[in-house]
Amino acid sequence: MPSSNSVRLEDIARQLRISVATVSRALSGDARVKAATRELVLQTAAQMGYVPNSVARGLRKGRTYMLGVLIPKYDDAFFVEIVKGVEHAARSRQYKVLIASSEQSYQRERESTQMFQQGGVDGLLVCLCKETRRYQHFEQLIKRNIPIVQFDCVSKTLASDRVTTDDVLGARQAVDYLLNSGRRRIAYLGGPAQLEGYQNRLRGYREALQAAQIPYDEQLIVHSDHGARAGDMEVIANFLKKLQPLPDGIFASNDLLAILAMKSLKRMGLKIPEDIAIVGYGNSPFSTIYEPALSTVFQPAFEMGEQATQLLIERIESSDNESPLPFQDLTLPTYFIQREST
Amino acid sequence: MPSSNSVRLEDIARQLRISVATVSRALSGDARVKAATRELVLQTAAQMGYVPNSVARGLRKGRTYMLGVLIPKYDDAFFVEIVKGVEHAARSRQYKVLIASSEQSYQRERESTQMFQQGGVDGLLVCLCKETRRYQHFEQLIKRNIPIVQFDCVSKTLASDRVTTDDVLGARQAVDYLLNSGRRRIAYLGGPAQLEGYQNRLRGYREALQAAQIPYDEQLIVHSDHGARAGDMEVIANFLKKLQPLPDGIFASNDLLAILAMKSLKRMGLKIPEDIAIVGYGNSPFSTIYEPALSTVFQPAFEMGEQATQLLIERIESSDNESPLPFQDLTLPTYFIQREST
DNA sequence: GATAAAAATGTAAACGTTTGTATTATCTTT
DNA sequence: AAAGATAATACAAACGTTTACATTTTTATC
Repeated sequence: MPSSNSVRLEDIARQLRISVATVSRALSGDARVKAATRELVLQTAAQMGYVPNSVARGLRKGRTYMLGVLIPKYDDAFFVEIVKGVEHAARSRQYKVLIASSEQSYQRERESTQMFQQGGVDGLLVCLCKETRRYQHFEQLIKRNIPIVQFDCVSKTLASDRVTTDDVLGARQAVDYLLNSGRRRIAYLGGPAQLEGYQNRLRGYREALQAAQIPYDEQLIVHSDHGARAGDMEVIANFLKKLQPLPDGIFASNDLLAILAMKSLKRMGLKIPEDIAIVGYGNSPFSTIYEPALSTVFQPAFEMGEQATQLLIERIESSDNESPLPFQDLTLPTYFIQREST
Repeated sequence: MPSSNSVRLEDIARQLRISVATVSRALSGDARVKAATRELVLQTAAQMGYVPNSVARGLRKGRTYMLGVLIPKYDDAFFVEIVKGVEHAARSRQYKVLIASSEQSYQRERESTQMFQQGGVDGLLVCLCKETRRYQHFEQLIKRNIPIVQFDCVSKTLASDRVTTDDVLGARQAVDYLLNSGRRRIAYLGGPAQLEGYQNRLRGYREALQAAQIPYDEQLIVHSDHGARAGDMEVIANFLKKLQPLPDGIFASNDLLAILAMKSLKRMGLKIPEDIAIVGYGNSPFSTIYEPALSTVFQPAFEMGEQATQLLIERIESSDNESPLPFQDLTLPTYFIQREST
């Protein structure tokens, strides 16, 4: 039994002895209603504590003013920052945001997408989880006219806008800095290699070396799959112990790896940055906590969330138009942050 | 113009030459529809790719199966963990979650509450922001039969369930540990003193001392308002420098303060834990990153989110009942985590 | 002051479900 | 095979808006 204990248009209408339609129009600022009536309606509505029922409106208009955002995980300041950006942009355009995390599971990604669809979102912001190889669950939304904007971890095969950060550039900035400060033997600590972002970071690393005419050396490369932290620590420690001669610089593809490397180096009795300089990636909160504070590459996560949301809203609101906008592919620049580790 | 490009009950009904009502009942597992028909409907629905329109259902049933969650900020692993718990519990009961952050602003708290209300949530989970002193925006929801569950930072004057962690206990666990390891002169680093949680931590500190028959010494107490990190650092450093004789233990009311203290102590050339043992509060991700790893008090944030959500859903689903459930006031236990700093 | 034009308001249908009640089909029982 | 009981289905209203279209009121023009 629907509990209609709140004020409806009808209540206002009855109170003022006018029709529901006029009340509705007054409230939505329709020019066809007399200024005096509008005032009266606005006043009465406020006084009676009217709050529009957006479920009803949603049904009628085919719009819910809700956006879904699907991230791979919550325990990562990067994604949290993105969500902040999303909420910020959504709020300023009067959209609400539904949230879910796939926890890096394809299965849950599908479930959540389904949930968003039946929850009636007007559009979806999504960062693919690393297991994802098939995209029908997203294509289904698109077919139903629910636009998608991908961010960070994206697929080129989906008909959607995309917003990413320039990981090649970011890595170049990091490695260039090391090179400019005189380092020549620079190791690379890689994260999950199947992720495109990490591939790009490696690419940036190679490009930087190439530009400085330093040959690429396989021995200086290691990948850690970033499962348990203890596992990563072991991989890194082993890698560093075996490396002869030691590098004079390290570029880690994320801040956590950088910190694990610093921990290893400290235990080996090495000084940072004197003996070995180190740069991380992502500007995670960890980077300022650890000692020495980690130099790193800033990724504009908040801005990414904002821009993606803006694109999405534009696409939603232009969907009545016959001529569809072409898909955009935004790449946001990164920048280097110098701290104590270099 | 509502875009009805998706399959509706009517489409299935027409296809099978039966009525919409029967389709609806078949789908919802009503016993009154013949097994054969139900099968047929289920099959056709799946095949046509039917996805129920929950906006329409929401309008009819007066239920949206959406929960709102309002936190004071995103940049805090504690709240993120709570959101994870909320999503987990919500998902298992088929609820969706709308999210917003007040960013510690009373104004934004009100706006978000309003947004949730007009977004049609069935209930609201809320952690009060530290500015909040008046509660009419919440009372308004309650009056409209939208139940609220408060967590962490709560007001006793609101008619709602509450879930908190036992901060007095947590502080006692921390200080007891220091006392049991032979420390006698224990300093207290306080956070924002207006927050009840912090008052309770101080209380726990005092109770622990009292139980050990150690007099409470005002000189060992400092509060930092936790604005900018640099500001906190200065307050703490000054406090420690002036303190004569130095304490042999420190209990910090949150992990960040603990780490700032450790940084200060290291600069003063002191050894942790040999010279001074230190315990933080909250088990933030920082606590395992810093060296030495910080002993701390674990707060069951995920569980808090889960429990609060469960309470909320129960209240929502029992709201048809004439006899209202009494409000619950859950307090979850904390526990001490021993690491390198003690 | 009659008429046309413009402005303001009203009527009713629609959005896609769910559900109380009415109707029809099927089965029992005699 | 007629009656009643029961099972299965259909009809139609309702949820609170928005909006196309119809109607009434006001204003302007002669």
